Amino acid sequence: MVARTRFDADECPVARSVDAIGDWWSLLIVRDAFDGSRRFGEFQRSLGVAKNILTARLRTLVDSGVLQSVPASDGSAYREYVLTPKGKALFPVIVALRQWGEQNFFAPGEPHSELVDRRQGHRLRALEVLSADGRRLNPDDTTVHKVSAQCPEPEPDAGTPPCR
Amino acid sequence: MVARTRFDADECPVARSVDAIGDWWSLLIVRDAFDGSRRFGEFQRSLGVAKNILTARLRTLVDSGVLQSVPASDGSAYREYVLTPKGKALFPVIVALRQWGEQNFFAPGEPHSELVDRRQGHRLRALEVLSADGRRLNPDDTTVHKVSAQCPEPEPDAGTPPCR
DNA sequence: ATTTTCGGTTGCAAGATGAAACCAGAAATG
DNA sequence: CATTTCTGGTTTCATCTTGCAACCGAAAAT
Repeated sequence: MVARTRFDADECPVARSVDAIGDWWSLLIVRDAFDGSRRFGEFQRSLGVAKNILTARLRTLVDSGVLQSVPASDGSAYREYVLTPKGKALFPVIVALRQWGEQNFFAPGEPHSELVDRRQGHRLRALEVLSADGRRLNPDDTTVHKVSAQCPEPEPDAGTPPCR
Repeated sequence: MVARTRFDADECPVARSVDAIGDWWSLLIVRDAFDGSRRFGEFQRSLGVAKNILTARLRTLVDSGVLQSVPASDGSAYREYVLTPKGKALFPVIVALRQWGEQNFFAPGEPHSELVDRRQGHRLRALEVLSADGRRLNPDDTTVHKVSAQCPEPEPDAGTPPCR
């Protein structure tokens, strides 16, 4: 067996996310979906991706609950692919990638697409990683804990011993 | 020519970011780097990736300026891979992926690793996409503008006509 | 009725991936 | 100092994935 390594059972949430959307096309499909693309042909033309690849990616995105296949909004017999709530929750991921790209891969003044606040037309504020009490955190200010078999809602009268 | 499609000349910053780190392993290598991994063997054991693949990924990450190869910190003759400022700027991306994974791929109470504030041990605040003036933005509140050949610093007396 | 568009599927060539074997230099051990 | 072990790779090969182009049926347009 030499199949692609999967991370969908990894204990790290980053790994599971990467497993779901961490290939070359999926994130760009999601980006286009945020940008208003809905139809197979729209994605295909926008991305320049081969149709068989697009077919496969759309299928996995639907299977993993990021996209949903719905009847076309214009009354035609075709179907459209729209973001589910789970897919829309990827917004910060896309914005983070966009801001990183803007800051690191473009020469000053080089043309690029930009995400702006629809109401005021201004660029967005840079994402900030914050602590629970609102302090801005750098990578060094954080650590990874292992949370093992947690009790989500402690039941007062339950006979089971409390976690930790 | 059937080589892998590249996005490094795309006008969309998301595409360029994906081109740099959008494969299965690169993001996980970066995650481990945030988590303190530095040595080849550390990454290899932590990720379970084949060594040839790891070699290739580390090389491209170094080439793209995300990682830097430095002499080992313990005085040995080996080298270590550490995040550059550009690599550290991926922190919001990793955090966004982590939060998305936590919220969408784990059953309540299922064990997982968690990123916490080192000072207080609390979980981080969920990332928020904000407008310039601090309003929280949903995907629908934003649009993509094309910024074409912008003038970064308008020179008052320049003969060139102003942008737009 | 015919043509065009849409949304795919199929087949093939080439590139990327994964596993395992191999290897040189550094470090540890005796 | 000699030997062994560890580290950080490279090489090889089988398999999987990707990209391209050809093809195709149903829907839409003409």
